[in-house]
Amino acid sequence: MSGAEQQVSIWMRPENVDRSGPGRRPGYSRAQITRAAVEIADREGLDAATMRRIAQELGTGAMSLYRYVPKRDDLIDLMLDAVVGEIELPERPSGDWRTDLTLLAHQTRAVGLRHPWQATLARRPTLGPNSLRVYDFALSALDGFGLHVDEMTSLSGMVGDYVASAVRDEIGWLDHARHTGMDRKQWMAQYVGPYVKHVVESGKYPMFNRNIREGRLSHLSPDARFQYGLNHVLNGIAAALPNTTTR
Amino acid sequence: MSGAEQQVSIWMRPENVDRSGPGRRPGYSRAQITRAAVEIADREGLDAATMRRIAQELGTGAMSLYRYVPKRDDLIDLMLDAVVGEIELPERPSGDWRTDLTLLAHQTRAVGLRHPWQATLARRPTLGPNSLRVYDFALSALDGFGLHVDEMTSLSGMVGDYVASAVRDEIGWLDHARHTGMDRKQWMAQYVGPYVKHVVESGKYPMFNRNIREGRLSHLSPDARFQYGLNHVLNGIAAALPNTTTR
DNA sequence: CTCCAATCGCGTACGCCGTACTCGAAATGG
DNA sequence: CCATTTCGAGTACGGCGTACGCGATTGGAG
Repeated sequence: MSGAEQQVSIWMRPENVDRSGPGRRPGYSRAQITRAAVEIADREGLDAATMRRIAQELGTGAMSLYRYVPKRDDLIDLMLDAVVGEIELPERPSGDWRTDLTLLAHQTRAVGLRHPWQATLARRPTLGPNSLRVYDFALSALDGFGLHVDEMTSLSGMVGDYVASAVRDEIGWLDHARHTGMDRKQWMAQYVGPYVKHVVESGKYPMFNRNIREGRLSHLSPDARFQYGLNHVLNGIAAALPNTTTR
Repeated sequence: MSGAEQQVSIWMRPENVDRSGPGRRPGYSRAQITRAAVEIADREGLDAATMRRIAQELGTGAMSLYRYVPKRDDLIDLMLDAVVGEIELPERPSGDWRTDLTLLAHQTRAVGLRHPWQATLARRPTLGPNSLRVYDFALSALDGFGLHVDEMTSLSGMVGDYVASAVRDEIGWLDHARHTGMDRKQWMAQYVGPYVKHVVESGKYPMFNRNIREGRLSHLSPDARFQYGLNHVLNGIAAALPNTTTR
């Protein structure tokens, strides 16, 4: 009786743009709504991109949006794929897998930092057209080594996992800064600082202490820190490829 | 005037249990509230663990909880660290890094699947006592190879990133199943199936097509699939360690 | 023993949210 | 011109996090 409310993915529900037949013409579009939502989320966070707020930005009422998007969750899928669409990649990989995956990683990071809200989402891969394009690029970069497609998926996944978590870390600071008005220095001093001090003095976590004392990573620029971790991941991939050396 | 509402991390705000001095004795505790919240989230999802619902479970009013927890966000931090506390690890690593990291990965996965809601969260690392314990174990496992602490952080991070994303994938299905009542088969057939078919027939994404046709990963059991990817990650780490072979 | 000050339990209330329902306005084809 | 279809959007509902305030409870000082 109850159960599955929605039948198919948003990508299978075409909007009725340029439709023929009777009825009033639509005054908006999915792309327009998605764009407005992304802009609000960029500026004020995903929570601020409410249906009312998006509608207001477009000069209309909240319920009008539901002529274009079934649910807010679907709108978020659209936002995610739109953002993935900003990742600039050549049509086909260059042939040097390390260059290709490095490019992909940096592009993905740049887009992630430009749209901080996307890092706070953890959902199943969106499977929109743009996500598929990126997926295909990543796997193509590892093609030609005689690997099984499952191996390529697994290896390229390591890059994706790393980038996602690295960006999430970087975002963490920005995101919290907006909510509390603290910048990173204040945060360290006020919010976790006292606890870190407490923990260090307790001596219960030796490796954590070593990291606080000897760790250089946090002194690097974000870019350098990102590249540092990425190199480790790429070295790991190199180890799985035939006829290559780690450096 | 306005600005930073909250001064310090939840871990520096001790609850007034066993406090001395005047005033009524507290009737509940953070641990009790956290436990109730985790149980609700396990059964019905994080969204169901509202302040009202948790209070109801404890037989009290919603606002009473705020005597123990400043904000719902802080409660979520407590929930996360409580859950990380379920990861069972020996006091110290065994000395075989691969065994240790494999154990950690499987333990983390098991806990993650037991508390599916935690995978849907993407936030800065919690830095609670239990999270620190796990962090210390992971780094200790890689100690003794002469690596810099930054390298150990980076390498063990690869395992953490992989596990997090693998668990998130597995959870994705369970989570969606609860919301829509579809199991994985129905989902594939109804929700994305038509779109996948459409995409495959378009021929625009050759690697995606190869994955659909040749991919064996999705036919493996979840356990085997997890181990498959984990091996790749561990091989990658092995490549960075001196005096070891990949297999 | 009394009474004050601190603390707890919790009811009420406010301003948000997503979205179901509804209906008039607009656009077309016959 | 009119029946039919679609769009725009106002109203309303139930639920959320949580600010506020007040009576009940408790320990310590006099």
